[in-house]
Amino acid sequence: RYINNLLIEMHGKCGSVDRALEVFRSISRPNSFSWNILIAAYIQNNRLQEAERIFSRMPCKNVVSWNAMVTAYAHFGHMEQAAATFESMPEKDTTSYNAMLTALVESGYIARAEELFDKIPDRDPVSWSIMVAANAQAGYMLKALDLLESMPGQCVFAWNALLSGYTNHGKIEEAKKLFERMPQRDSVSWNTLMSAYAQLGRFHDAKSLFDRAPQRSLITWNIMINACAVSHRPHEARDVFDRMPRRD
RNA sequence: CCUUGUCU
Repeated sequence: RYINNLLIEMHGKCGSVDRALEVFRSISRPNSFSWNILIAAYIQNNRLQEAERIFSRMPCKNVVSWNAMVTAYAHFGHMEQAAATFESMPEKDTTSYNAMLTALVESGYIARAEELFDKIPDRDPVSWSIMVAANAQAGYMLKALDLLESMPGQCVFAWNALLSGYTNHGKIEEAKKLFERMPQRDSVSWNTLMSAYAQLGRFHDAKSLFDRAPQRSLITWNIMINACAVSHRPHEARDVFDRMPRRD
């Protein structure tokens, strides 16, 4: 029953693995989703050892279970364990490769990530975005741009990754130019540039983007409030706060 | 109904 699976997930996200486990045990025949959600619950609550134990006891592991463990090892800083798990996978899909790419990038192994990227049988837009983001974060802007241009199709995530590469390296004017010539923009694009202005104390630039943004997420509002705080405008911060919709 | 990428 998938209602029970949702319950396991909910308890996991609320930080109560014990309740999640309780629900899991109450299911007469847990399917692979139930197992995977339970493992994810332990991982999200920083209980890697127990997640590992459940994984090893799982009767029919599927590719999602393996992918989750690769990602978990990476997030806990166990890169070599992630690599070993990845190597021993009975089958890999593109998400497996993408998870391993991210693991390598998180640990700073950009060259190894690049090697793996070249071996992916079916690269998807996520694979490309990971590589664009990796290079942009490392400050290899030309390489990132080159990847972006050789990527088939367009992907706003990849463009946003390049944009934040510029802002994170203090290249605000480059960022602005890129923003203006991006083939598509979403609220993350607007947020990225707005946040950069805010952090530089350029309140009016941030405000003008905020006013022109086609859609505002909760993050957009928070960035604007932060822009007010940084430039010592408590009253404007309060005004922005009061204008926030109840939920988005 | 579960796993991978960009903004806080």
